[in-house]
Amino acid sequence: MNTIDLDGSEKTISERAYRMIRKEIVSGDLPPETKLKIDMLRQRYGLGAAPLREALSRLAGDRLVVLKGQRGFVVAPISAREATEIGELRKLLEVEALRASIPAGDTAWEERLIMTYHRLSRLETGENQGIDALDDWEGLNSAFHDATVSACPSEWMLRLRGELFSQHERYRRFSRVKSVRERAIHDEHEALFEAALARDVDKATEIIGMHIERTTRAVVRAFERDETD
Amino acid sequence: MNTIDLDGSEKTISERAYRMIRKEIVSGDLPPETKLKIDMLRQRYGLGAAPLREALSRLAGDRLVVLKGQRGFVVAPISAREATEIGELRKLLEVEALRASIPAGDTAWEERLIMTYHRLSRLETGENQGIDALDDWEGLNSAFHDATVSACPSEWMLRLRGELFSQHERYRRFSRVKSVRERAIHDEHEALFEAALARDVDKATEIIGMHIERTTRAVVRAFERDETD
DNA sequence: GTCAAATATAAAATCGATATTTTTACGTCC
DNA sequence: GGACGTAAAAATATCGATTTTATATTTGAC
Repeated sequence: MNTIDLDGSEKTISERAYRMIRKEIVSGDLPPETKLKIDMLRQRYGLGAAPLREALSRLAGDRLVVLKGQRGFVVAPISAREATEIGELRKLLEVEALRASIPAGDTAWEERLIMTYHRLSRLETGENQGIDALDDWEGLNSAFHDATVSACPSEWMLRLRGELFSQHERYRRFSRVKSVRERAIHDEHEALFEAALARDVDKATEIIGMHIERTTRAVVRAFERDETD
Repeated sequence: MNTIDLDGSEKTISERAYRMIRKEIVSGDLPPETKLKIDMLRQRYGLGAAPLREALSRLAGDRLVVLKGQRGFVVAPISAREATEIGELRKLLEVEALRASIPAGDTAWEERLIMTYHRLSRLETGENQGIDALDDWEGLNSAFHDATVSACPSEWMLRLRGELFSQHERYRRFSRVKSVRERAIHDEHEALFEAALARDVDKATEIIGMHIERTTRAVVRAFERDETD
């Protein structure tokens, strides 16, 4: 996920550019295969070329943009195939991260879990589930899942898991735009929350595995629907 | 691993800088925590600042250098703790990659496996196992392990596995410099080769798992020896 | 003698301009 | 009419210089 020493965060223009562009790619504001012309970005963000190129280089490392030598930067394309690969890998890593996190969770972890679940729950059981709430939902969803694995002691595990989570989020957003919510996501979140809090590792890992598999299938289905249009 | 569209490879100065610096970091020529001052690099490689900063940004994405805002780039530090994390993750991913690769391997995969094993074997059973052969050995070792998993259909799996392999290689090199070879690596390679060729998935994954665990333990031991000095 | 503020130095980050390369548009030839 | 090659335009990659920021050093006061 290309994190940076926290002291230096937001201090440099390059860093700001990285965050802004990253957000727009993950959220879908910059759709797949958009050409990222330097001049266009200069105008859009009011920055020089150097920090932009640095930001794009880092995003290439995150696999959110593709760099083809001498032909500039492009927002990474998406495909059903990649959706499957990313989903499988995320499942593999998140299950492991959760398995390590639950037994290691202390009081702070529990409180964080409760807090983030409550916020997510309020939105999911509330009324305004329209498209306009999508940004909010993604934020709360991400915070909740982050919380579940946050006690995992392996920084590397969390970093790779986070990278895949972002990728998966991009795909989720893409598919959600064109498909109505189909499954009872909230029930899954509730079950995961209960199992984690009860320190039931086997149950929690089973739930998260299914949860991710279902998400992946939903994304792939969205692609298939797309192709038959 | 921050790969790039092959057509564009080596075409741009930034790309060359990336490869050169990467190699020197993984090989240990640029030791952990070396400050990577731009002026110094400019002189060393004869390049301008822009492509160097781009290359370093990409390496930061690979976690081979660390960027602390406003305070420049540093070769990523190493620690026993990280060695363990990287080892565990590599095991997790490589076992899965191998499990997917072996059943999918076609004739070309078999031939590649045989070829790379033969080359590695020749070096490992030969006489000149001195330090001078370390570069050769790492190259052949890497090629052999790559071959075993090369039929895995998931690009993402192979990419992440490759990234962890590089990290692990850096640690291996670090520990090898100060420690004599202690275990019968060749026997493990032979057993892995035989199992893979016989399409015995369970056996092969068990062997590679142990292989990686042992390597990790050897690296961690090297750190402990270091601390008691 | 020590600490703190001010200054000097070195390095990083960024900008503006230039050189290369790719893409596009056009005209010519078959 | 289409294909090929060439010229113009656009965009990328790179350089050299400037600005900003961090670090080291000096100076002065207590």
